Formats: sequence, C-alpha cells, structure tokens
Amino acid sequence: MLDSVTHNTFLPNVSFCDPLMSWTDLFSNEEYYPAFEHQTACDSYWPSVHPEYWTKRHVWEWLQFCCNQYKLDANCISFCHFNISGLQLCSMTQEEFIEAAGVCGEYLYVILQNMRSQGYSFFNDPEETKATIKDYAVSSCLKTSGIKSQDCHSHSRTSLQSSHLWEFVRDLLLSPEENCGILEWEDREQGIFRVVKSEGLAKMWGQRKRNDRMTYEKLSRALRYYYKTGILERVDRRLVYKFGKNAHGWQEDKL
DNA sequence: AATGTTTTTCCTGATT
DNA sequence: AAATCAGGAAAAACAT
Repeated sequence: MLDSVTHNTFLPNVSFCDPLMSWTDLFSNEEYYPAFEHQTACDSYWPSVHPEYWTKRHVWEWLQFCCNQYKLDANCISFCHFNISGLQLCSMTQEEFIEAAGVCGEYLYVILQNMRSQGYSFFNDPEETKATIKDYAVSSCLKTSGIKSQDCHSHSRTSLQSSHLWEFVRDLLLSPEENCGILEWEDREQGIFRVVKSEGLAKMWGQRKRNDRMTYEKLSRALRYYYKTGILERVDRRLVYKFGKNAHGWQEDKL
C-alpha cells in the first residue's frame, strides 16, 4: 500500500503550496467546511509552514493527510490529544504520541520528525519517503494490515475524514463544527438520522470527491446501495436513514 | 494487468 | 408540481 505513496500523489515539480495538488483532495474547502479556530482565507496551507508554527488547523490537516496518505486508521487517533498548536505538537515525545494514538502514534511521530528535519523533501522524494516509512510500517496500525480499530481502543473516535460515503455521513453527524445543520439525529440510540439540507449534503460530498456535479439525487442512490450491504437500513420516511448492523463508529457509548 | 467493490451517472416509474 | 424514493443498468473510479 505504500506504493500508492509513490504514485501520482507526488507529482514532480509541483509546488507544495499549490492548492490543486492531488492530495489536497483530502482536505476540506473553506467555502463549505466552516472554518474553526477563526481561520480565514489568508491562512496558509500546512505544508508551506514550518511545523513549529502550525496552527491547530494545520495540525488537523496534517493528521488528515497522514491518515489518508499512509492509510493510518483514524479510529486509533484521539482527536482531543491533537487539538494543539504546532509548537505543542513538536514538543510531544514519542511516548506521548503513542499515548495519543496508539501504534499510529509511532508512525505519526516518525513522519513529523522527518518533516522537521528534512523539510518537505521528505514528501517530495517518493523513494526516500517510502524507505523511511517502511521500517515503521512493520509495527503498523495500517488499515490494510488487518488490525482493527478495536485493537487501538481506549481512544475516543475522531471525525477525521474517511473515504467512504457512509463514513463521511457518519463523521459529519458526529462533528457539529462541520455539520452546520445539514444532518440531524432523529434517534441517537438507534442510529436514525435525517438529512436536513439535502442539497448542502450533496455539495459537501461533491467537494470531498472533487465533483461539482454531485447532487442529492445521485448521492441518495449511493446510499440506497448501502441497504444491500447492511451499512444502512431502510426507514420509510423521506430523507431519513438508519445505520445498519454493518456500520460502526456511530454509537455514543461504544467508541 | 486483472478483478472486485464502491460510487457516479442516467433512467423509468412510483410516492409524498 | 417538485422532491424524493426505488432500483436496474452501465460506466467510472478506487482498491487490492
């Protein structure tokens, strides 16, 4: 899976600040994801800033990047431990990283230390990146290694972005900052929720996928496919859905 | 490169 | 009337 790191995601000769770089797909767009921490449009993009000077938002974006790029299981990461500035992040010891993110913490620690010492060349040179990361992949918390998130228990779930639609919906439901009234719980216990702003949801999903032609019509088709796989269950009310037995991570108690 | 899975797109028809 | 729901079919995108 590390191979993916070397592919098109690291385009040569592309500036790190270029907002059109492919892996920036991972991140939200200020327009629809309401800024937290009072960020404004003039805030820089994390790779263009030294880790020591990262804002909380930068830290957050960096985490998202790591999760997506290196396939770290976001469920291993305790978000509250990372609600800190770059300076605080840099002062964290390896132990603290492990404390905050289990095995993934080891990984994050290495990535950060490399970034600090080697700057962004760490990311610009696919081979080197691969080699550096490889040694640490062994103990990994990589999704593909088959380690389930339960193995990294004891940490509260995060709302870090995942690639699947249902996870996106779930995480939106669980993060009031980003939700802004688009989704609402109808019955928290039973996992029943309602799409309040259908077109807003489509827009957000479209942004995530870099697809401005997304509509609720099409998104809902994808949701209906989840009935078959037990991710969602049918609720015969308009714009109302229910998490099925194969959906995880939405329950309040069971984190 | 081959295959399986998820998502997107489009569509026809029913329901609210 | 306009949105939404239902799925079939096929293509595209993604993952392995």
